[in-house]
Amino acid sequence: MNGPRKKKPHHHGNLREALVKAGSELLDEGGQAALTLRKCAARAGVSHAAPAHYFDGLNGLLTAIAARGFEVFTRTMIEEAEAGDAAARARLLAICNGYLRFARDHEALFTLMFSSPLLNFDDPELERHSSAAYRVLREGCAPFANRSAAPAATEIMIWSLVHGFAALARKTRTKDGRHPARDVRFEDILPDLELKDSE
Amino acid sequence: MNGPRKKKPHHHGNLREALVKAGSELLDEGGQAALTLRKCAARAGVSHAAPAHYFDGLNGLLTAIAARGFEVFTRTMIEEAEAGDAAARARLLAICNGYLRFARDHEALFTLMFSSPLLNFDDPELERHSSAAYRVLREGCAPFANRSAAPAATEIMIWSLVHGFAALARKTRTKDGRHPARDVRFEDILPDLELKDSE
DNA sequence: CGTATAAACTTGACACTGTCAATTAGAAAT
DNA sequence: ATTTCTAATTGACAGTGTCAAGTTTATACG
Repeated sequence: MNGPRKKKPHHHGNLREALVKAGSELLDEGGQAALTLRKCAARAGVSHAAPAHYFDGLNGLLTAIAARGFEVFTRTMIEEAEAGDAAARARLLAICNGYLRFARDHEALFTLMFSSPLLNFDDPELERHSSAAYRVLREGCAPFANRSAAPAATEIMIWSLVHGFAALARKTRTKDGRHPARDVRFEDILPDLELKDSE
Repeated sequence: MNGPRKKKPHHHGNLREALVKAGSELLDEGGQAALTLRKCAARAGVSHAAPAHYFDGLNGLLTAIAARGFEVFTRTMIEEAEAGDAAARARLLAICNGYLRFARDHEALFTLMFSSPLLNFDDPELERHSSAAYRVLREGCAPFANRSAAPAATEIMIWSLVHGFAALARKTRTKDGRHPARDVRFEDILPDLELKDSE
């Protein structure tokens, strides 16, 4: 009854992963409108009802895609952080630039991850990967002191700033310059932060 | 052939408005999932194809609903601004609190307005009302100087901050306190801003 | 007043979506 | 080799947006 169970299920080596991958690709290629359960299944080479065996309906599939998105998101931020200067402010800026790069390169996925009411936030996998992403930002903020009462004020501030900037940058792309965020780089709006005394 | 044309069309006094209103209500009551062209028409008391005479498909209806949303959004910010202190910083804070109140009170509508890929941003009505909303924020930022190269840096910064905070506040509502934004008020993360010299 | 005309709205069909129950194919175990 | 269980398919269902055709209603004109 027990033993190695996940060896060769049926057709695929790993259909679950194939479905998540197919979904991410569809999202990158054609935006939200292109991502459907059925197209996803078709791209993975299975029938339209196959995903039901791995995910709790569409919401479950979207949740898994978002979770995978947070993995890449986290990697992108770490990548930028490790490529640049190790000084506290430079490092935080690099993390934010990773944040913004991911938002720019994966618009639809980013929207799914942060603005979709369809995700199941109780899913432990999603919770794990989104927490990991947040932790990168938090650690980038750790060297800085905050003069506010709440201990998390600094990371909330930075998170708000970079997330809002990502959202704004998307809108401004279309207009003739009414919302001139193209002239403003993120480092222009990152406020001065005082370092913690000790440590 | 000409003359007063928009008096009493057919059944309704003003079906277009009734549809927009019905859509906003559906959005407030049941979220994105509850807003459907057909449900919208049903609530307005017309057949499922009636909206096509007033809007360019679903996207057109959503765009009109979003435009109306920006109207209320603008009013909410102005309301808060005029109710409180007229000092520059207090006024800006009030505007931001209006921003956040609207986001909190109309979650689904807010998401539609700022995160939906279905809106037609070339629509002049949407453009007009969203610009008006942005103008309120811009005027709230006007008294402050910015030490950055770009003249719009301050308003971009504030916009990013408040918009990101609104998005974050939504997420944290569900969890057990992992992202402790509940302990942080917006005024805790609003940085010091120096006033302009003259004027 | 009676008829033409145009607008407002309805009806019906279409392809597509997510979901579910029933069924078949395929691998593993006895 | 037969049983058993899982993986996946098939087919149906209600609901969606959209489009073409038809029907109702109000207005314009003789």
